[in-house]
Amino acid sequence: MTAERRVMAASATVRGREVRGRLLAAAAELIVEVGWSGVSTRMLAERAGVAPGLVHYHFASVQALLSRAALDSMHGIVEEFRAQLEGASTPEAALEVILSALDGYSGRDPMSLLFVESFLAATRDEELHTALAAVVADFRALLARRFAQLGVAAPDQTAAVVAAAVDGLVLHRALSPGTSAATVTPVLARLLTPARRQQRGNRKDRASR
Amino acid sequence: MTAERRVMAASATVRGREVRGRLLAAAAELIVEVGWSGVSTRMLAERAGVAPGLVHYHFASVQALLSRAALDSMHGIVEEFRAQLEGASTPEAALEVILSALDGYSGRDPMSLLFVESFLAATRDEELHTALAAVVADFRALLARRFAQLGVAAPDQTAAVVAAAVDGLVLHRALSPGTSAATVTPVLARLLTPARRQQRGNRKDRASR
DNA sequence: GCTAAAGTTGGGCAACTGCCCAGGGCGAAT
DNA sequence: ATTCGCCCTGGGCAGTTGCCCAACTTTAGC
Repeated sequence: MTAERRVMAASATVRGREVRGRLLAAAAELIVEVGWSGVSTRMLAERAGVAPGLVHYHFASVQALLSRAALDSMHGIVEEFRAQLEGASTPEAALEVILSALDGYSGRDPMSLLFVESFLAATRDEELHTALAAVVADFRALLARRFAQLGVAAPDQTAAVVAAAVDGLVLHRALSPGTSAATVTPVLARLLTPARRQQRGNRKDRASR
Repeated sequence: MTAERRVMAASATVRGREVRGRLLAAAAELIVEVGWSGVSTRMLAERAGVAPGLVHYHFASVQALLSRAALDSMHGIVEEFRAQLEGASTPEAALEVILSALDGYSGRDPMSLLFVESFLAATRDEELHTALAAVVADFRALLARRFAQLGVAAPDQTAAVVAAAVDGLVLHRALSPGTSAATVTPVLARLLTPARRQQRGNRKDRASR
């Protein structure tokens, strides 16, 4: 069995899996450093410390490797965020989780750049596009569900608002040079809090960070 | 005088200016079609209908041509927007201008893609980065000034809010596949209207700076 | 031990890249 | 009519790209 192409072979050997992992890690780093389309076969091999030929042994193409690396990274941070958000038991705590997460993604933060690079690459790659859309949809559903549980707002409304806000703030933080978290924080707080005011006259203001 | 490099020579001849213009137009198109770093010398020449050598005769480098094209395009739409916004005499009319402008930038709209491509390219090009930042700052100042005139909110507060919102909504529209204007419009409206309620309702909010 | 599969190597290929440049044409001033 | 810049041409250069592949080593099953 020639296995036609080792497109997504899950690596039967320990060493094989290790090399695969090193290539994926190298890909994530390089996307941030030189941009999605600036990553080359030789670069990846050198960064991962393996022979150039291995790139196309473990992955069908450079594009496939980059897509895989981007999706893995995003899936990772969504999972991490999910854990944090589930630990928050009040609307204030949940808002705090979001805000501190945004603090983590500062200025030209690697993760922000990886996000934007990937989304832009997805513009010309239908397969990556749908895969990415799934991750994002998952993230938004997670947010909407949690906010509904906490009684902040109706699920669909919250989802739409939060989706636009988070997308926007990630871009804003990633691309605007001198923008501090302080600029962006009150905007998000404003988006999320009004719904509570409707429930009852709540004067409680968020403490400044 | 060898003129060292014809870096930004303003083309003395009619034909010269025409070729320059065609190259700039081709650049703007190609950035959207194949991505910033996917544009090549030959592509540009073919699209503009001129000999390949002309690209480096009129511009110092391909990068310089792309930067110039992107900045010109952005400057153009900012000017157009400025004219529309100055025609709006009430806060509602101004909001309407913004919302209808966003309607124009739908889904995978060329202009949205050009924006994001350029911002991302600016991440690795300091010169482009500062030039772009200037255009964006100009745009934000324009918005803030106009809203202050219309009595919507204090200038600095409006600037921060609108900046984040517009950045965000452009990305949101550009990258989210099925997003309609209807999803995004109420969010922006919500960001812009509360300030008016503040003036009349006089609910003292803590300034966030 | 032996065999077959999985993994690895580094060179090779055609296609492309940005930029250069010797040379030619053309309009305007002299 | 000659000269002088500007404009234009198309090929050439050295370098890089993605992907392939024949030969090699390592690993797993028996």
